[in-house]
Amino acid sequence: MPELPEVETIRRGLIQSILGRKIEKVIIRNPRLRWPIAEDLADDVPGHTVKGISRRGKYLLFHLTQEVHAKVEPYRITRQKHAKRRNLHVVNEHSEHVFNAVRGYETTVAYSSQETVILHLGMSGSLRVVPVTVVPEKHDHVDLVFDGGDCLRFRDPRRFGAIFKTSADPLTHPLLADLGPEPLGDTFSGEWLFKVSRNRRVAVKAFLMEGKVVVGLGNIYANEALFRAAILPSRPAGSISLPEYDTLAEAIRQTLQEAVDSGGTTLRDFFHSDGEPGYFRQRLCVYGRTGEPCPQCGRPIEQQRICQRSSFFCSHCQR
DNA sequence: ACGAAGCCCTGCAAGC
DNA sequence: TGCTTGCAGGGCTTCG
Repeated sequence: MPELPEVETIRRGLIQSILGRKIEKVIIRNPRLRWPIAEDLADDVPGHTVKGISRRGKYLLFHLTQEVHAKVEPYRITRQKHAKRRNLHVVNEHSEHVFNAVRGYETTVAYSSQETVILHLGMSGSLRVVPVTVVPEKHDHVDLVFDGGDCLRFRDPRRFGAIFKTSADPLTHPLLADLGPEPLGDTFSGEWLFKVSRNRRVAVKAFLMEGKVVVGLGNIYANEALFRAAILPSRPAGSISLPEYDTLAEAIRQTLQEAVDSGGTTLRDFFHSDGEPGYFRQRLCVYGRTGEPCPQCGRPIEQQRICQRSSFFCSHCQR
């Protein structure tokens, strides 16, 4: 179950292994993920080089670039318009005047093509870098094949994941545009949580898992952060005071940062891109520990379903 | 606008 | 042993 720390761990691993690699082709074995994989992924991505990998919430963003030397018909058309039509970005900024000077002759113009592959691991998704000759297994749905003979292989048994590409600014994509602040970033604070929780009666745990409130918190870390902040998960979000939200925001930061530093939490499905597990599981205080003693007071950890999700807490330490 | 439920899907574990 | 059932989960979508 990759949450922010797991996705961040994967991102860091991939930067080591695939940055600067050129994608030769995209193999789609099963397009039926959360949304059917569009054909433009296999059509438009090959030829591009991985120039960066970033993360927004639990989305991985592969920034791709390609130099294109296009033969241009000598139409009365500016370089910018030509680029716009082809959805390309002009690299060499010669003036329109210069371009018009060669009008009447076929000429070659250099562009860079920018694409972003956006990938969400859903619940059970994982990424491995393996030689393309390794026989794919049942749930290995997509390969990005690099020119060196290995590939980035996307496995997702439960198929809640997604992969798609955009040539526009990925942060304006409808799935990403309305996301809340990054919990490890500067704009996230108790003040923000307090502000957006006014008049909200939903349980604070469900509130924390809303992407518009803050990104990257799944069930595991929402439970853990609330335990740290000594707040009951069932409390209405709007009933929590500013000082409590200050504590909670700090608890969220600490929990996620420690999990990132430990390489994420491995329960069933999560492994790094090199196959190593994460080591945060040993440090979970309440998640999955129903009946076990609370690490602070020793009373048994309780479990309750809140908004269709299991919640774990200590009713003595959390109020 | 809000809150709750539904849905997508497979693997695993528990119960019979 | 082999079946059925329930549960897990993210996050978009639908319904009230």
